[in-house]
Amino acid sequence: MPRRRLFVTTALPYANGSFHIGHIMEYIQADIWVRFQRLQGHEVHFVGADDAHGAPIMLKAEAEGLTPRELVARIAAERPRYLQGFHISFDNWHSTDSPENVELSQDIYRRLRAAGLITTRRIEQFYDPVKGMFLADRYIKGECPKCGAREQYGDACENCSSVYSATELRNPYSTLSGAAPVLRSSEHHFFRLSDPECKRFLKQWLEQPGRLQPQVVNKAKEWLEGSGDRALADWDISRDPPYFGIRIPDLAEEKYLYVWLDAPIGYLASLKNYCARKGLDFERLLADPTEQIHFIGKDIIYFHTLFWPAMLKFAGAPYRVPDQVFVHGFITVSGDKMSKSRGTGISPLRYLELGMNPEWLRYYIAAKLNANVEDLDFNPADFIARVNADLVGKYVNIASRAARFVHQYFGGRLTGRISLAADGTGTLDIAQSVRADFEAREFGQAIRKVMHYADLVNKFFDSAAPWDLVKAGTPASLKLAHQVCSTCIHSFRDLTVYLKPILPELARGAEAFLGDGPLSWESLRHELPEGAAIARYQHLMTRVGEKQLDLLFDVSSVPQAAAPQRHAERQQHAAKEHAVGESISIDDFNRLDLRVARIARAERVEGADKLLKLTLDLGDATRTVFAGIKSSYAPEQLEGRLAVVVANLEPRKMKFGVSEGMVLAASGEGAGIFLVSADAGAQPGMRVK
RNA sequence: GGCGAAUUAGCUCAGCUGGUUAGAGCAGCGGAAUCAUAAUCCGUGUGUCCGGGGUUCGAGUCCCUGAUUCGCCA
Repeated sequence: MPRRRLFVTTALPYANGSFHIGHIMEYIQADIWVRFQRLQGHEVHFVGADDAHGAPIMLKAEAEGLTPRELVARIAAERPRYLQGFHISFDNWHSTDSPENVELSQDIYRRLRAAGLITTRRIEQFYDPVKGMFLADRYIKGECPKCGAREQYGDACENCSSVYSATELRNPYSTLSGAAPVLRSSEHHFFRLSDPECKRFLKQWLEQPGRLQPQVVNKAKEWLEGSGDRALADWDISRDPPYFGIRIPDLAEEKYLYVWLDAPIGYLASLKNYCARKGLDFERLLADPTEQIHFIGKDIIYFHTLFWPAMLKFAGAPYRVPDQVFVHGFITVSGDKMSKSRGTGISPLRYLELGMNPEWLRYYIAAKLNANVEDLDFNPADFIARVNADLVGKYVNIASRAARFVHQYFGGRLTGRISLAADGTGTLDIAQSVRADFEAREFGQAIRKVMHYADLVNKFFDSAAPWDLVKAGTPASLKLAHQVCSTCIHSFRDLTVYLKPILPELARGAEAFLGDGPLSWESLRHELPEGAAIARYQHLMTRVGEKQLDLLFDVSSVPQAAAPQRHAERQQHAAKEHAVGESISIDDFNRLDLRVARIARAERVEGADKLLKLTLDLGDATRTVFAGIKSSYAPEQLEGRLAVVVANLEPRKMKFGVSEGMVLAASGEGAGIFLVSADAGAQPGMRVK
C-alpha cells in the first residue's frame, strides 16, 4: 500500500462562542478518520483554527467593552480544554487573525485580481448614520412589504415567508442603534463566480468521481446550474470600515475582505504556521501527492463546493483545489434540534466537568455515523445501552474474563490461538472490510462488524467453558483451557486495533495490558508470540451511569452560554435565535398554567446572592417560590404586589428549599430585572392567557 | 410556491441493480451458566416496510398520488 500524505481540516468555528456539541461531533468524526489513517501508516497533517473576523465579533466585543482581539483571545484560551478533553488530535490550532492568514489572503486576492476575476461596482446599501457603518440584512428590521408583519429582518419575512431586499422594508430601523438607516453607496469588490471559465471548472470539479457525496454534488449543481433569478451570482467579497478583518491590498481606500473569504484560507494559514513550527516546507507539503480534505457540516456546503475551490483554482499554484469535502449532518438530541433556549443541547464542557468519559461519546457518535449527509440523534437511553452493552459488556469483558485464567493457571503467559468455531470457520477476517468502512467513513458499519466479532469471541469462551476445563485438571483439558483463553486475548488484541481510532485512551490501557507496544493496523498481521506475557488485568472502562446523564441534561443547574452565532451566511439565519423563538401551537401554550398571584411575603434568603423567597397567594392556595430577582428588588417593595406565576411548573428542589413555581420577569442584555404584574382589579388565582 | 431528501419491530438503524417465510443491535419475555465491572450464553418478533393507487409472474425496493418531517431555493 503506497503511503499517502493527507492534509485534513475541520470547519473553523466562529470565535464568538464556546464549542457546542455540533463542533465536537465534527471533530470526533474527523479525528477518528485521521487516527485511522495514521494507524495505516499514512502521513497526516490535521489542523484547525478559530474563525476570528467579521462584524458579529466586532459588535460583540464592543458590547462587552473589549477589542475584537481580546474577545477572540478569550475564546481561544478555552479551546484546548475541549480539544484535549475529547482527545482530538489536531497537529495545530491557529487563527484566521494571524500574520499567515493576512499574507495568504492578500496573496490569493492579488492572484484572483490578476486573473481578471475581481470586478468592482458601486452598490447602494443601508447605512446606520448613528453607528457609522453599513448594515448587513440581519441588523435591519422593519415591516414586511408584503404582509406588513412587524419586526422582520431585512432578508425574509418569518410571517408570510416572502423574500425581499432590506431596502424594501417599511419603516426600517437599525437593530444596532435603533436609527432609521439611510441609503448610501460604496464601491464593492466581487469575485466573478459567474465567469464561464469558472463555472466550467466548478462543474468539472464537482463531477470528479469520489470527490463529494452524491447528495452534495446534486445540491451544488443546483446552485451552479441555476438560471434566471436563480443563476449563480458574483460574490461580494469586500466590506467597508469599520470591520474586523484583513485589508484589501494595494488600495488607497480602506476596505476589508469579507470574513467568508479569509475564513477557509485559515486552513492554509494554520498549515503554514504548523510548518514553520515543525520546520517543514509549506509549499512542498501542499503540493502533489498531498490530498487536501475538508470535513464540514451541511450548512456550509455552498462555500466549500463553489467559492473555495474556485478561489484556489484561479489563484493557481502552490494552491491546490480540495481533493475531497466530507459533509456531515447535524446532531439532534432526542429528535429535537439542538436548542440552547430549550435546554436540550448537550454542553460538551459540562460533559467533561461531570467527569464523563469522552470515549463514551466518541464511541456513540461513531456507532451512529455513516458517510451520508444525515442528522444524527443523541438519545440518552440509547447512549447508555450502546456504550455499556458494547464496550463494557462485550469488548472489555473478553479481556476481563480470559485474563484471570491466564494468570491463575498459566503464569500470565499466552500460547497460540485456535479456531473460534468448532467447524473451523474460526478466525473471522474482517480486517479488510473494516478498513474499507473506516476509509469510507462508514463508522457505524465498521462498529457493527467489530461487535459481531466480539459476540463470536464471547460465545466461543462460553461454549469452551474454561472454568470447567481447569476443574477437570487433566493435561489435555488444561492445554485446551490455555488455548481458549489465549485465543480470546489474541482476539481482544484484534478488536483493540479496530477500535483504536475511536478509543485511543482505552487502547492505551489495552496496550499496557498486552505488553506489545503501540498497536497499529500492521499488528493484525502477526499475533503475540508463544509465551508472551500479559499484565494483570485492570478495569479498562467503567459503565455509564444513568445519573450522569440526568446531570448532563439538568441544564437548570448551570448557566447556559448564549448560543454561538456564525457569521453572515446566506444559508443560515443565525440571528433569529436571538429574536423570536420558534412558533408553538395554542395547545402548547395552553399547557402553561399562568396565574395571578399576590406576593404575600418576600424575604431575603440567607446565603443566596440572587434569590428572594416569595410566599404567593394564589387565591385558593399558597406557594413558596424562589425568584432570582434580588439584584433588582428589595423584599419590602414586593409585598402586596400582583405578579404572574407559572403555576404548573414542576417543583424544583434548590439549595434553600423547594420552589413551587416561577414568577415571570423580563430582562435584557443589560442590568435590570422587571417583574411582570397584572393591572389593578385582577384577583389572585385568575388564569392568565 | 418550486426542487430535493426522509418516513422499515418499543428504541437506534441495515436492507445493492425488484426475486425464497423482511433483518441486526438494544430493550422486553423465558431459560442456562457463574470465568468476568449482574458482564455472558441459549431461546423468543402476528412489524398495515407512512397512507392510497399502479407497473410486474413477483415491490420495502420502480411509477403516480396523498400525509408528515426536514433541507435548499423563490
